[in-house]
Parts: sequence; structure tokens; C-alpha cells
Amino acid sequence: MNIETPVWRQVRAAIVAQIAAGEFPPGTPLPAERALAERFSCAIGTIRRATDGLVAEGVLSRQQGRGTFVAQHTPERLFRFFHLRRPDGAAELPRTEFLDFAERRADRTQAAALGLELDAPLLRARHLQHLGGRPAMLEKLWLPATLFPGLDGARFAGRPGTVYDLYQREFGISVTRIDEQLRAAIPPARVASRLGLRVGEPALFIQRVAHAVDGKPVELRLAWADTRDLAYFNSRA
Amino acid sequence: MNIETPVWRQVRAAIVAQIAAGEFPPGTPLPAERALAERFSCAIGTIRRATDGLVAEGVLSRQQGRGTFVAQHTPERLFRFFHLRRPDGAAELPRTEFLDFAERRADRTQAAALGLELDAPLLRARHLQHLGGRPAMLEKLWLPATLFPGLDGARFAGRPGTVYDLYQREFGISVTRIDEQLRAAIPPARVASRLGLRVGEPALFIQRVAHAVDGKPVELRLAWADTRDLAYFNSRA
DNA sequence: CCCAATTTGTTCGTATGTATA
DNA sequence: TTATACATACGAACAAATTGG
Repeated sequence: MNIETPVWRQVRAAIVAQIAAGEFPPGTPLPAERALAERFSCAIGTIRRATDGLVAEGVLSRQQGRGTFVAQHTPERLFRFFHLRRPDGAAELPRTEFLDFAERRADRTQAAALGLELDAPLLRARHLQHLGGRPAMLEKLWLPATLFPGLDGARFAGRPGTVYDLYQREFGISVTRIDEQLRAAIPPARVASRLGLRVGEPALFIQRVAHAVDGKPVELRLAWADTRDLAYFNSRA
Repeated sequence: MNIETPVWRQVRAAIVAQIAAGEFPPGTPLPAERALAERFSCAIGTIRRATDGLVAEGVLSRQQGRGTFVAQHTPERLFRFFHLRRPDGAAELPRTEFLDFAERRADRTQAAALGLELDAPLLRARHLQHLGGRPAMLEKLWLPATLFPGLDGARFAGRPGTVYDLYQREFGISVTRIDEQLRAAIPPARVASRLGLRVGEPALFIQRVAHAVDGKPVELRLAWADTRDLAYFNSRA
């Protein structure tokens, strides 16, 4: 921080911190702009300036006449982070088939990706995403166990919505940013058979780290996607 | 447009139109905020509201004490659209090896992607991108000939900077958005040999449509990337 | 159904600080 | 030093959408 951090940045940081701390669970309204202006002893315009960026990032959602809400992982919001679609670009929700759940310890790579110590306790889950009734993507997830106390296979598999939904509702962790690396490669035989690929057929390998509101990494995900009839969509402005 | 479009949207649209029309070439400053406020008969805050989004998109760049400038395709800006990097994420500028240039006519797919009629005149270029001294990506580009009058192989190959630089400086076309589809596939033998891949080794296939400030498609690009030692980076907030 | 209260959306105008030429 | 331009901040007013009586 500088000697003179702008007020709107201070306010923004304070709001983010409160959301990250779970004081405003997803779906709940923030105090009204006037109330926030009073609490932070600043003008309404400064409050708007502070929240503008969060709205753009999808952390908050403003509705005229209703209020400003902490965003939830609605299906619509999911597509910010789900990039696999049919070539015509039609957005379709994947069906998730749970495979297994286990406790592990972080190896060198996992620890580095998640900002943890070597051998830190991890939770690992595997599942298979289906699109159009066919297997499309095989995913392996690692979570820092300390961030998800009490999470087990039953709760993981029995969740009603998406994975990020679960993180948010049950553990107050809102995924707001993901960093991905993509490669083309030949998947191992076991992966290929899950995806219905012949031996030697390539697939898209995706390595993802998901970050919470405060920027801390909360999930490492490795995935193999069958891109014979699907494509990974990316759009940048 | 609604019956009542907000002033800031009108101002934004007007500025975009003027940039797209080449009235403010890249690198030149926009009129000062006060001047714009007078020209559009509105408050200075409304001007800022109008330009805020354009700054966020990278169309404009504001510098305190200097002015607001129409963005140029600096190397830095290039990385918004160049996603291939070494796994450690180090950003390195590619070296471009020109291959060939030709005049073509749009087939069904190309016409659809570029919003043109069938058989519309196109310009096609091919080049090879090198990273770390090794071939990394083989690209094929198609441009609507009408948008690039007088462009030939010599001018294309002899340009000083990047391709998007050329579009901008010579033809007033600023690429501000790209839509991409990625797939893993086995490249044709000719492509594989260019990239130093053995037969049957997979590569990342990238299909890109680039759009100008006004949203119109201006380039179709098909590329094969060698992702054995490189990865396609994507980050979303 | 209408009304009133609440909340965000838009716009205005002003003042002061800070970076640049 | 001076003038210019953007950055920040304030406060006010009215419009538009929503909600509850």
C-alpha cells in the first residue's frame, strides 16, 4: 500500500475481506449504498466506484430497486468457467458423474500450484462430465483439506448443484478467477477408454488453478477433454 | 436502442464510431475530457463513464497529466491475444517467419466465419511463429480483401511489427476482440514436419476470428501449435 | 390497483490532488 | 513556474425498478 491509498480501494478491499470472511453469504444483499457510505464515511459515488469492479468481475450483482447482492454460482455464471461446447457454440450444462473421493498428501507440484507445504493434506475427487449424453471430460480435483473441513465423498457426491456451488454454499469459498494451461496430448489408456477414445487418439489436457475472492488458490484441477465433437471456447476483449 | 438510451452509452458509441472511422488514429490523443463534455453537452463525469469501459477493454489508454489515447498494438498489448507460453508462464515475444501470401475466394466456412458472401475475395497468408528459437505455431490467415486494399505479399512480409499492428497502422483496423475454439488433433504430415512433430503426434488446433472496434469480423485464423514444451494460457476473472 | 418507501441508475456540477509538458 | 489533463472525492437531484402495504 502507498502512503495514500484511494478511499475507493480501501472500501473495495474491506468489502472483499468481509465477503471472503463469510459475513455476507452468497445471495445476500450488501447494505444499501447510503448505509455503506455512512459506515465508511465517504460519498455514495465512492461506494459505487469501489463496487463497480466487483460487479464487472461477477463477485457482486446489482439490481435496480432491489439492492446489491453477493453473486451465486448460477448456471449462467458457471459458463464463465466452463468452456467446453459444441462447435456451434450452443451452451449446454454438463451432467456430472461422480467417480471417487479420497484423502491425499500434496506432492511437489500440487503444493506449488496451491501455495501449500509439501505433504499438506489434500482432498482428491474424480468425476466425468457428460455433454449431449456422451462422456466429454474426465476431471481430477485437489483441494486443500484445511479449507474444506468435514468434506467427504458422500457430501461431495450428494451435492445438489455444481462443485463451485458446493464450495460457496458449504464452505464460504467463492471462486472468482481461474488460471488455465492447455495442451494437446495422448491420454493414458485408462483415460482414453473413459472418454471412448481409441488408443493413440489425442485429447485436450487442461490444468486449472481456481482462486477465491481474496486471490488465494483453492483448487487444482487436471482434466482430459474429448475434442472430436466439442471445442474449448475462449473469447477475449 | 431504447426510447431512452443513457447519455453515456450514446457518447461511448459516438467515440467508438469515430475511432472505427479512423478519425482518431491509434496513438493519438482524444480531445480532453472537458472538451468532450462540451462537444457532447454533458458533464465530465458522463464522459468518464463512457470511456471507462473502453479503457477496461484496452481500446483507450488514459495517462494522468497527458491525456486519453487510442491504444496501439504494443508488444504488451499483443499478449492479450497471444496465449502460447512456456509452462513457467514467462511471456516471450514470438519471432514470425513469413511463408507465403495469395489471393483466394471464400468457401462456405470462411464466408460464414467472416460474415461475407460465398466467393468473396480473400487474402491468405501463412507464417510460422517461433518461440525460444524453435517453431511453435503454424498459422494460416484469411482477410476480407475489401478491408485491406492494396495489401500484397511484399507489404505483409515487410511490415515492421506484428500483424495486428499492420492492420491498425496501414488500414485503420483495430482488433479489439477475438473468439477462439481449441481442439486437440493430429496435424497433417506437412504441418507436423514444419513443427518438428513425429507422425501421429498431437498438436493444439486453434480457430480464431478477430473483430474490430465496431464488432465486425476482420480476420479468420487457423493455427497448429506444438504444445510439447509450450502451453496455451487462459485466465478468467 | 395504487401508493409510498426503498434502492440502484443516471446525470449534473464542483473542488482538490497529482502527473505531465 | 505555469498550464493542462486526468484521478479522486463530494454532494445533490431526479429517474426507474422493486417491494410491501
